[in-house]
Amino acid sequence: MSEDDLPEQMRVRRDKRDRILAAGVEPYPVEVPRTHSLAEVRAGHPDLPADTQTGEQVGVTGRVMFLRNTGKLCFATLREGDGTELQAMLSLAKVGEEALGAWKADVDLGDHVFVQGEVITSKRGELSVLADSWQLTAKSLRPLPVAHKELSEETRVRQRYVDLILRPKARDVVRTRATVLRALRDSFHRRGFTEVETPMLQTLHGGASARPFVTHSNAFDLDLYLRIAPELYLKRCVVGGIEKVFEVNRNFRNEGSDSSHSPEFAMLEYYEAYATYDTIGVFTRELVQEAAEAAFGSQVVTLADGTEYDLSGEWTAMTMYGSLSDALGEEVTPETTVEKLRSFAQARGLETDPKLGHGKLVEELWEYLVGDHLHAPTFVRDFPVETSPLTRQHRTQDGVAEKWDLYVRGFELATGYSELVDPVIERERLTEQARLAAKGDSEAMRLDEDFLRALEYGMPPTGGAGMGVDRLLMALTGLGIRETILFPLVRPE
RNA sequence: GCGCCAUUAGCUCAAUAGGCAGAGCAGCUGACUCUUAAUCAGCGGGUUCGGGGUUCGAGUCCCUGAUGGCGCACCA
Repeated sequence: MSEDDLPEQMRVRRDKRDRILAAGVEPYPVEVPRTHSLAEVRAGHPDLPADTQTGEQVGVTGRVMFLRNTGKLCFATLREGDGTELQAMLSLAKVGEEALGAWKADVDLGDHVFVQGEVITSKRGELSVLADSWQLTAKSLRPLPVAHKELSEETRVRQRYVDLILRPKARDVVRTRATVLRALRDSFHRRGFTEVETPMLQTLHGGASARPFVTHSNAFDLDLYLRIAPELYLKRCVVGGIEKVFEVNRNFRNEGSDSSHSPEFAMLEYYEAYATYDTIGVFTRELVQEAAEAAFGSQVVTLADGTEYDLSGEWTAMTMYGSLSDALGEEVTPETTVEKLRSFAQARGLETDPKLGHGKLVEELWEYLVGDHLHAPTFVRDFPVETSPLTRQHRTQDGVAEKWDLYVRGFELATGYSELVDPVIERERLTEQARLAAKGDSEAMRLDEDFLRALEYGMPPTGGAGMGVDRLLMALTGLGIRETILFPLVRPE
């Protein structure tokens, strides 16, 4: 876009910049004599009566969010990073005709300014800095969108910086996310866990079933995958004696994205030797509760729609077969035939793929009849072994795996296992997976021989779990996944 | 990937049945020494998402492409 084609308001602002420069004034000074943050000024002067002069001189900075220019007395609302606002006042009497004229001519909404003067309250009682002098700290060349209307979803995501400028709540989400991540790490460290970073570029993708992103290493002349899960490396750590280990980092899955799926998403996985899916479940509950506590000071959180969500106390637990049987009013067990399951589905109006086997049918029925209606935090335990190939067989029940899923407000927040550590069984299961993958998918999973070699050295009994960090944020705030991710992937404009 | 809906000024949105493209905020000019989304008067600002078609005439109807939202599929 050439200069001439710019929208009027951008041309005007560029002209102002030129004019300021021509007058020998720097529109982007390297430094200003700032003495206080806006928050410090506010904290230093709570509850002043109207029309007070404190005698205190300060130099403050902020972005101009509102302007109210009258003839000889101008008002501006400044905002700083944490959302604190403070009023600046410029009077003809204090700054003189030239400085006041320059203020009115040069300052637009969105500009960063520095104001030096006395802390006062206005006649209406608004805490203000009454300027002796002012200075531009950064000229904004683009008009700020209207502050009183919601920015469109698309602009908020594409130009997150504008969203952050306009909506203090958007900044709160960023800070809440940071607080939650810190709380998670604190929770692990208190319990003696070690944080590791395992490869995101992998020669084989494994640890989950998902389509990977493919990339290429020039140096090795080798196709590589962006990891879909850190699982297999974290288990290698446990084999090696890092017996309490966790990792928080990005996973990448080349699949559809919607309000709860993003192509890159933050994943937390943790493994503990001598833990089981029972104990790792308790720990998972504590992780979530401690994060809620850290971020909001309570285990009862207030969601974006204003409703409260209670994460405190023990959480409901149910078995998949038990709860499905209850919902159907018919006994369903790992022995229930595919035909029988199919007839249940049909009777309830659920269409199912005729290719589905027992395990998948049970899970689909369960999701349809039970999962979709879960609101309170709920552990669903003991999955069909057939659909949980990398999980240990239940210690007393045939056909069932020691696996749980944690559902929060109807979406899956975390999943936990008593890990399968028998290298012979693991090899059989992985071989079968690779065979299925090769048959069905263009992205056939190959056998991770190195992982199996590691297991063959002996992995202690281990409990493990994974939690979507973005989803944890969703659970705690009620926001969609694209709100919890600062810069979600969008198509180029 | 499939279906439905949307895209108009810097931003948020209108525009009757196909008949001169508008409003609020923002911007510009002027007035105003206590404003709080300040107020008042005046002015400017448009490739109506791109391309093609129908028509005397298209923001509006048809075809096509792009982007976004929602639903479905896949998945956590």
